Formats: sequence, C-alpha cells, structure tokens
Amino acid sequence: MNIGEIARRAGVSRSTVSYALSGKRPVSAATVQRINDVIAELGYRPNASARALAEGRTRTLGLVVPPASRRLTDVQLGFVGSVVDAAAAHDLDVLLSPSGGDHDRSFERIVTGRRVDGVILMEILLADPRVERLSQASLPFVTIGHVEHPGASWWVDVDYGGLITRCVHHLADLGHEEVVLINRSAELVAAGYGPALRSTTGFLEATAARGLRARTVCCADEAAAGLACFEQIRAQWPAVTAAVTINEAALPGVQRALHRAGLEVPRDFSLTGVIAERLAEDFHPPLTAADVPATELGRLAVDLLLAQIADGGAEPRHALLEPPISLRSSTGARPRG
Amino acid sequence: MNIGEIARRAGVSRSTVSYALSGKRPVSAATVQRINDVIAELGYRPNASARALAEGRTRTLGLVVPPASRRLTDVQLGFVGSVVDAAAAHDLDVLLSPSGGDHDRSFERIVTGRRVDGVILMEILLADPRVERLSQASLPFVTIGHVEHPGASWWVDVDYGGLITRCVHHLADLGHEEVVLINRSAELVAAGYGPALRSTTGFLEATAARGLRARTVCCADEAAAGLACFEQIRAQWPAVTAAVTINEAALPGVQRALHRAGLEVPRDFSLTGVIAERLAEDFHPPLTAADVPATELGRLAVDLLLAQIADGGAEPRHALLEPPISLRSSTGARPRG
DNA sequence: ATCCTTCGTCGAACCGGTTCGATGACCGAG
DNA sequence: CTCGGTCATCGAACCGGTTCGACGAAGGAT
Repeated sequence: MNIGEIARRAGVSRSTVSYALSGKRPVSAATVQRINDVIAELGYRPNASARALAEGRTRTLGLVVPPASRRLTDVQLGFVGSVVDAAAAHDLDVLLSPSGGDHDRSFERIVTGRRVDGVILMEILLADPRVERLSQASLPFVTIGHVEHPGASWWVDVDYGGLITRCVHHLADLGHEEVVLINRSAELVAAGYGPALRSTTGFLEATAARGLRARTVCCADEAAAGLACFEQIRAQWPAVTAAVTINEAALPGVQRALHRAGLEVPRDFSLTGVIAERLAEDFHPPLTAADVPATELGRLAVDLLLAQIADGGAEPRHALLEPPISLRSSTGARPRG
Repeated sequence: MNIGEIARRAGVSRSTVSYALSGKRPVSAATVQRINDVIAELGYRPNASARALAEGRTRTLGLVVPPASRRLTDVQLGFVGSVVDAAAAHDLDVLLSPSGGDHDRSFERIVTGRRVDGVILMEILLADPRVERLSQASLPFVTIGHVEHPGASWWVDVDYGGLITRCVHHLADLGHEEVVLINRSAELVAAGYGPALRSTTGFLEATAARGLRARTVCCADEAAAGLACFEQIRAQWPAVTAAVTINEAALPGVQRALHRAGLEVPRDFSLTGVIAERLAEDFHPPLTAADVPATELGRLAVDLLLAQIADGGAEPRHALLEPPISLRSSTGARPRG
C-alpha cells in the first residue's frame, strides 16, 4: 500500500499520484478522480517517514517538558495541553521529550536527529544550557519563559514581575503594611528559575515603592511545605496581614494552616498572587489573583514557532503577557487591632 | 552532515560507517576508531526519518490522550508522565495525539501514517471505536483501561470494581449502614466509561452482600460540582454516614461542603475511595484510599507494548492491578446518635 | 501544412539511511 | 606454490515518497 501500488492501479506514474495529492502541478480532472477512487478504496496514506525524508521537514514539533519525577503544576499542564491542541490545529504532531536542566539522550535525539521542525522549551532557567544547544544546532525554537538576554531569541512569557507588582499595589491600596511573598522552592531560585527571580524583584521593588515591610520565603511545591511555611510566617512575623504567592502546589497547605490558626480570609488575612484559574476558583474563598493565561501562551508559542520555521532569517519575536487580575474574594482591608 | 560525508572523511564506504555504528557486521578496530573520530568531530547523528524509512520502524510510540479541553485528572497526568519516562528509558520517543472518542485527524495520522511502532490508548470506553480502528490497521496497541471483551486485546488496568468492593467492606466493618458512591459525571457513565461503570457494579454488589443501604450519585469533575453534590446527599439521604468516591476533581468541593455542614472527618463522616496518592495525602485529614499506581501502570503499558511489537503473533497479555488500600485517617466508626 | 504553446504525464534522480551479495587481501594448511 | 577460508570492506539495491526536466499530443495562429 504505497504510492507505487496506487499508481499501478490507477494506471498512471508515481509522480502523477504525488502531484494529484499535493496539487503542485496541474493534473486532469479525470485522472484525479481515478486516483482518488483507488486511494479511497485502499485507504492509502503516505508514509510519514518517506515524506519527511524527501521534503526535508517532519511536520512534527518537539515539546521539552520537565521529567515526570517533577510533578507538573496546573499551569504547566495547561501549557502542554494548549501546545498540543494548537499544533493539532495546524495538522502537526507533537513529540514529547522529558528533560531536566541538562541535555539528556532524549533531548539530544530531538535536537540532532532531525525528528522535528522546531522545538518548544518550557520551564527554562535564566541561563539554560538547552537554549545554547538549540541555538548552535540552528533548530528553530521558542521558549515559554525567557532567558537573561531576551533580545536574541524567540519566546513567550507572563510578566511575573509586573503581575506581582500589581498584587502588591492592590494590597497597599487596601491598607496592608507588612506583606510576605511565598515563592517557589529555594532550589528553583538557586538554579535561576525566571518566574521565581522576577517575582522576587517585582515584590521587593513594589513594596519599597509603597513603603511596605516586605518578607519573602521559599516553599517547596507541596501542600505539606505550604502548611509548614505559613506556620513559620505566623511565628516569625506576626504582623504580616497579607501574602502574595506564585506557588500553586503549596496552596492546600496554606489553606489548612489558615484554618488551623483560626484565620478567616479575607477578614483576618488577605491572599493573592499568580495562580492557574482553576485553582484560584477552587480555593475557599476564591482567590483574587492573576490567572496565568496558559492556553493563550501555548497557542502563541506555536504561532511564533511556525513563523520562525517559515522564515528562519526573521528577527526574533516575543510576547510578554500581562493578564488582568481577577478580583475574587480573598483580599480585603487590613484587619485593625 | 550525512553518512556519506562521514564515509568520505573517514575514507571508507557508507555501508562500512553504517556497520561500524550498528555493529551488525564486524569492522576492524582501526576503522571504527577513525569513523568515531570523524563523527565526534562533526557531531553527526543519523537522520531519524531516513533510518525509519529504511528499517521500517520509527522508534516512536504514540500516546493518545484526551484533548486539553477536558482537563486531565491527577491520575491521568501520572499515566502520561510515566509512559513518557518509561519510553525514554528504552530510547523511544513519544508522539502525542489528542483525541476524543471519535477518531479525528490527529488520530488518523498516527494510525495510518506509519509514524509510530505502537500506540498506547488511555481513557477508553467500554465500546471504543478507536480500539476497533487500531485492530483493523493491525498496529500494535495497549490500552490503559479495558474494553468490554477483554480477552482479545492487550491492556493494563486498575481493578476499580475490586477496590471499591474493599472500600465498602472496610466501611461495613466500621459499622456504617448507609453509604453513598460519588461517581464521575453522568456523561461519562452514559458514554460507557469503564471505571465509572465497574465502580458502580462493585459498589452495588458489595453493599448488597453486606446488607448496607446503597446510594449513588454522579458528579461532574469540578470542585463546585462536588460541593453541590455533597449538599444534595445530605439533604436527600441524611442517614448516610460514609462516602466512597473515584472522583478526584470533586474532592475540594466535598471538603468544603463537609466543613460548611460542620462535619468533622472521620468523627462525623467517613470518606474513602480510589484516589491519586498525592491528592489523598493533600486532603485534610489524609484519605484512607486505594492509591492508583499510575506510575507502575504506565511502565507496564510500555512493557506490554514493546513485547507486542517484538512478537506480533503473541497471545494478548493483560495486567489487572489491585493496589492495597492505604489506611490513613479519613474513615472511622459510624457515629452514634 | 507548419510552427509555437500549453497541458498532462512520465522517467529518473534524490533525500539518507540499511542490508545483501560480492570481492579482494591475507592467512594457514596441504 | 596452490588452494580454501576468514575477515574487512565495497557497491548496489531498496525503503517510499517529492521534484525536476523532458516529451508527446492537442490546439491556435500564421
């Protein structure tokens, strides 16, 4: 069931079948009809490997994801889903590569094996060796998240710094005077994980600008850590009346700690941050937060990647999204006394 | 940078380079050394499409996942991660195909385009058209979850019926007399989703065997639905003192409803079921539940698929896992009065 | 009737690997 | 010295598509 068999049964040459399918040269209507009949009867589809070899492109995108050992957050899961859906909308397949910060075998296969036309890299670090590797392999790629010198490459990202800034202003407007940033894990910060670093920067600048006392803690991506972390905050800085967070996984623990401490949100304590929409709405009460537009980000990443593949010499393009803060009900005026 | 270039620079023929790399025929040590030097210098890796075309296999597995519009549960996410990791351990890549119950373009590309050596299908229905399609295409495949007539195909699954049965016995041993099953959505049940149906069967048989009054409700996969569902249970069947569930996504809502009703777990109400380990431990208090061994299931699925690819004529094999129930602290004796 | 286009189709080369049969060099045995 | 047998390597065919140049037939202009 290859193109030669189709050609034989339709009584034409292989090239005519190819042209009839691609439309790249005119073929008479009668011949097209005959070929289509044979194809429908045999259920033929061109062999993807052969086509990729001849055309020099695979119609496949690579998606580099964190290995399963690191559990995906809701936001990351949203990226994966939307990238896959957006690619499918262009009739492209997605090849998954689980890769840590170092390039492992799977990543190398993707990069040098010509298995994909381009790569989307998520969860990158400010100085990421994989970005370097892709550049020198001259394989088109787009990162979700941006590196230290963002002018030279293609990326999409959420403006964590800006969003955290707006969260702080929101709390300042409500009269809070001492606030804490619950960041992600110390390991991620140490490794140079952009969102964690930019959140910190934005938080410190905004609190300074508004004259607030600022506290920051790192917290592992687990409910248990969130609980411990919040109890430590209460013990260490009892005057803190509001928290800003980008750590989704810690939220259930924070909620339990609030409950255990007898604090009611937002009457006794305000909570906000950058959180996947679903989690913000599942919280009790629903969180006033910047919803990460994971779906749009994934779609944009695919669009940029396709543009880059179509025109390799084009100037790098970026998109820095700053979604609005959804006012739900987890923030309120600073409690008095 | 193809095999011909390597051959030219090493002063040998293309076939010698190929044999040196694959080891399928002896090549002198000196020649191998020379070839390896050139390869290392140029950073050569064989073109995956060309190799796939020549060998007749792609070294790639297909993974059919629900489209992103349906949010993945924690258990499903666990499957995806473990399948990808297990495949990577065998130096195989994973191609993702988002597909609903019907076969769409992405699924068809996977099946007929010879893009993959085999397929893993998750979230299948009792009568799933995709299973039919893969069978007639004679493409090796393994399902996570099993179809109505399980003898004819390869699959791995968790024994939902058996686990729910054991949950019911556990509650009966604790003295509960009226219990409810919180199932997944009515749509899934109507579509013939195996875990939902087998849970119901197991629940009804076990409660009948132990002489318990049995109630069942369907609940959409959302926190809000879980809350509404639980409040309806309290209103409609006030004598219910324990719930069994397979609906992870509804848990936050159930928790909120329990809290709102002033019920303390397990003193006033017992809760158990089949739940991803992480969620069971994030619950307050941690849930006594059967932890779905998603990681093992994914690994097993890959193992079975590789066995099937290696020997297409082999008898279909299955694995029905029945993980132990982890006794945590969400179940207790029936409250008196 | 002759020449020039245009249209539809064909054959061959090519993409970059793998694999099979053949060939030549070298060796030890007779 | 010749013969038989390894061993290492080579050339060619093949996998299944795409694409380019060429070619024959039909049609229009002169």
